[in-house]
Amino acid sequence: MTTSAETSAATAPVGPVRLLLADDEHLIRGALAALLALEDDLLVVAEAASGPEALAMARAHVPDVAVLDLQMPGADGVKVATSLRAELPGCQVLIVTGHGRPGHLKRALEAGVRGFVPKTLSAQRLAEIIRAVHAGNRYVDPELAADAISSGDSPLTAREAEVLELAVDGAPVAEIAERAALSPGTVRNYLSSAVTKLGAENRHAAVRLARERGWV
Amino acid sequence: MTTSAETSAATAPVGPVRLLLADDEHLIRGALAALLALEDDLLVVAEAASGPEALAMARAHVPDVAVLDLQMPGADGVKVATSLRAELPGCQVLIVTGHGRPGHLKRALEAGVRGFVPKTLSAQRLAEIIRAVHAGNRYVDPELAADAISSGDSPLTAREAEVLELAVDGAPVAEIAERAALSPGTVRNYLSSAVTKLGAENRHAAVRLARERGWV
DNA sequence: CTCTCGGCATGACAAATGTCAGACGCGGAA
DNA sequence: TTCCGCGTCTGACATTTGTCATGCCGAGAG
Repeated sequence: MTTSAETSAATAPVGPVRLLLADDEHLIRGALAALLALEDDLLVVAEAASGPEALAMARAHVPDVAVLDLQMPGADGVKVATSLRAELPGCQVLIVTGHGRPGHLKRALEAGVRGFVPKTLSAQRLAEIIRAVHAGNRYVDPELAADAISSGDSPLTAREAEVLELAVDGAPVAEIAERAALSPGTVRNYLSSAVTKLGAENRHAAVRLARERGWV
Repeated sequence: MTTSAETSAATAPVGPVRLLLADDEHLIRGALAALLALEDDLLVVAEAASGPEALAMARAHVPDVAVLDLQMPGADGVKVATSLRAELPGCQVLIVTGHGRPGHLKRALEAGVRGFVPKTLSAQRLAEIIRAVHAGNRYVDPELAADAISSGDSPLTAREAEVLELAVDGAPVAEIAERAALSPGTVRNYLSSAVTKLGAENRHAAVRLARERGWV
């Protein structure tokens, strides 16, 4: 918020890019901070170890770019991104993930995330991507994008997904029925339908498949 | 600290500690290498992104300490440690892990691993622990140790564990029976027994519990 | 040696699950 | 408007799964 030239054009940086780093693994976060600090146009202004903490830090320091791990205690990267989008529209979000499951990418993009990359990336590349995101561009890792496209959209209806989600911890049908306020027969029917659509052997295998593809 | 003493005694370092770093996440590995390089008594001589690669690098460079991620493609940290123990007895192994499950710690110690720590650790502490391990001491993260002790040993018999393992992907009993060369009735009996011992609702919940505790 | 205990193995029965045919309401196409 | 397709919901029926009582065998105690 300084002079006139603050259009979203990518041409000339007017100052260091202010970064928020959030990852629950201190070792990784610290190492990453040290490495990004070597780039003289990047500046780490805040670090966080959980979803809520990331949000609080963002409010306090108003970073230009938030680099968020996908899996964090409290609230995952996508949830944080959603809140951030509403509270700090000027802050771009970049998600890094260890083992990216296809569905997450879709959710992330819907939440307004500008970048999505795996951790199998050099720090050099990460720095470049941070600059690109700050400049207003998007970047999605090609391999993750290919996975997401090949796995496609969820074929499950809302109820099917809901019931499948209640089945994740191996609960019996009666309990699912009660928690979903449905007849046990109906629950069986939805589960059966979901199992068929996913081409699974039974509902437990279906749960596994749906989780792998990020559909629950 | 320079004179004659080149025995394997733990007292005085005679030169930089030569490190092998193995982690499938390039970003983390690179950042870690950079950070450890700041310590002038530590020297990263090799890096690897998978289990087999770690083994090959170890043979080629003969490091003093191998810092291995627990989850890697090809072969996990414990398997690599086992091979290393046999081939390079002089090389101490330190395992780092993101989400440590109790059973892994036990397996690791049985494989001759000297250190076991989570990634929620500062680089400073990691460097200290690397030195301790190199000096011949052991170090196990207190919290992980507590988890391992509280969860205790597996109460499952060999067959029970075997059958439970075949049930991980939700296969029907008939298939498990065929793969284990048992009668379907026997398979049900083992599963039932395992479910009871683990205090689970059904076998799928039992599989989940056993995996969480590292018993399968 | 004999007894007892624990792991291995099996089949019968009860309970939970998967499958099926069908009813209702809603929104788009004919 | 009328019809058709789709999602929602239900109960009846066949299959699969969980539980139980029981037998066999080897190891260690008495």
